[in-house]
Amino acid sequence: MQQKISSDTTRKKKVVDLHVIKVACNECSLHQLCLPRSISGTDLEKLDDIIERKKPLKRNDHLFQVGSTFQSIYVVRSGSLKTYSPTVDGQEQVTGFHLPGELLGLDAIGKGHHPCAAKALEMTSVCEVPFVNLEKLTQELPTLQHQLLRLMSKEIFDDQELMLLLGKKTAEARLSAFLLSISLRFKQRGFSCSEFYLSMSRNDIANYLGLAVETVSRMFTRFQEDGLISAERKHIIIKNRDDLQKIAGINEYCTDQTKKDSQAVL
Amino acid sequence: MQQKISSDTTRKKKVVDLHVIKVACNECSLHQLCLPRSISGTDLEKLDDIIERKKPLKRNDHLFQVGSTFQSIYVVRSGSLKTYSPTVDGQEQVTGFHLPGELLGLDAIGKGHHPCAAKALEMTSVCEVPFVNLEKLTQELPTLQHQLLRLMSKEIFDDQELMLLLGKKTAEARLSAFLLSISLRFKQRGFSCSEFYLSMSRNDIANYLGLAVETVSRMFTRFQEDGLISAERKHIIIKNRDDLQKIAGINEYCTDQTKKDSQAVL
DNA sequence: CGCTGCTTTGAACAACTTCAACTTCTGTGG
DNA sequence: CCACAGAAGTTGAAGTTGTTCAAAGCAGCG
Repeated sequence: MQQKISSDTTRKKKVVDLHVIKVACNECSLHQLCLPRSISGTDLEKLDDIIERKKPLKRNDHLFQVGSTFQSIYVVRSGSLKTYSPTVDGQEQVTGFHLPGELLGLDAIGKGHHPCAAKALEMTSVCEVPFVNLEKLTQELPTLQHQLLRLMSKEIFDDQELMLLLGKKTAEARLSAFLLSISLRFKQRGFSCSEFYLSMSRNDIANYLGLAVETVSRMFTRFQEDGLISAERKHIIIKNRDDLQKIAGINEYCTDQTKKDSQAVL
Repeated sequence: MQQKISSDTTRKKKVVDLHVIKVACNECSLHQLCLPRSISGTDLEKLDDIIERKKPLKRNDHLFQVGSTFQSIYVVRSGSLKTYSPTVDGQEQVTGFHLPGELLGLDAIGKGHHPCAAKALEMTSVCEVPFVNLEKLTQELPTLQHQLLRLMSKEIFDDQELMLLLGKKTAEARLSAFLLSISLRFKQRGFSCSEFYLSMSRNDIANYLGLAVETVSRMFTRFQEDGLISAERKHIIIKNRDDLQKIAGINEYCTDQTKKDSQAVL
């Protein structure tokens, strides 16, 4: 994930940045995951026209802050971000991680302002899609509207999956499901699904999964002891996907007995 | 919530049912919460035309099953439903409760089939909105499209709120937030926000909040002891909203000390 | 080199779950 | 209309899981 950009921003900065910024939708590798899906020709150019390529964000830069007025939705082009909300006692709660091709800001359409903040986890570039223009364009292009609805629906679906996770599962099931989810998303983006770098800290993961950092750390160690993964800081290798899936699938209250039962079922 | 319909289905059944079914969008009390918002005149008639009023569901009737093909989204007209997904070990996980004016099925648009089932918690009537027709109509009516996007965005936002709850909060904070959420939703629908009937069982609540039934029951008793609410089975009276809000707001790891801190802050 | 922030590990503690018994409610059939 | 069975809700005691607190290990960086 953090390959390309980090290496070339050092020398011949401007040129490379421009190159990165200028990729048109129809040349973008995220084509099929993103809004342009099923759109082509002049229609795609119209979409391309309303999209603004923003200057890359550095690690810890904010894409938008909590409460800022909603004007655009964003698509991650490369790199990654986390979204988080402040909580009453001044802590933050991580609500999501966003990989290339994923949309940000959909939760702000209804209210008109962003209920969460978005911060880059590494060098990250995004496309900005001004919402009024997008709305106008969807009136012209039914397929674009359809794809927008699809993507919003997917977001709802994914959130519900996570709710399931947070509501019922044990710490090991949560971490396991998290790793598998990241793995799948890398795969869909053409990266390796069995070996990757996590751009977020253990703290962010713990926060996201509703666990204490210590618990997450202990789970990482246990997964390694059990030969499920290899984890060298942020560098993760999935070594036994099947067992990880079993652990992630097992929900609520898994005692040793139920653990075996569930494995039989799967 | 369960007033009107339950009383009159006993006698002169047909007539009353028809009456309930025939209310047009522009006469519906949910007008402002529902898709018709900001739409009027002939435009509203067009929307009205594509909406089918379904025959009321009895308690425990399914509106749709898991995996059934997605064809329509639904709006609750009266009564209430729960949505739930099956989990690997054959249990069910409640993913939401739906009150009048709320949409169901938005999570199915992306996949083409329903990832969860919807079951009526009491006598319930819904409007069915065939999705292809709705999509077509949104092309004609920008305000309708806008409202659809708003409602989907709201769903995403609400789900994230719940994730926050499930991720970080203690049992008392979860139940407290749940009660306040229901209370608010009743208020928005013109019912009392301080006194209402819960249509769902303790079991459903526990399941939804990711807690054991026993824990929920204990919390109900404690809230009553503390004079926060009165709970006579399903009949709830909110007696001290302020303190409930404080409890709901307090997140993660509330020891006696942090409890006091948070109260000071609020 | 020594600072700082992130990660890991250990031990005590708290919260919630589990199990089991009991009460209350609901509705169905005699 | 009552009796009874089953469902739903409540309560207590014991057991787990995950949190908290404390401290040490490790990488990155001026």
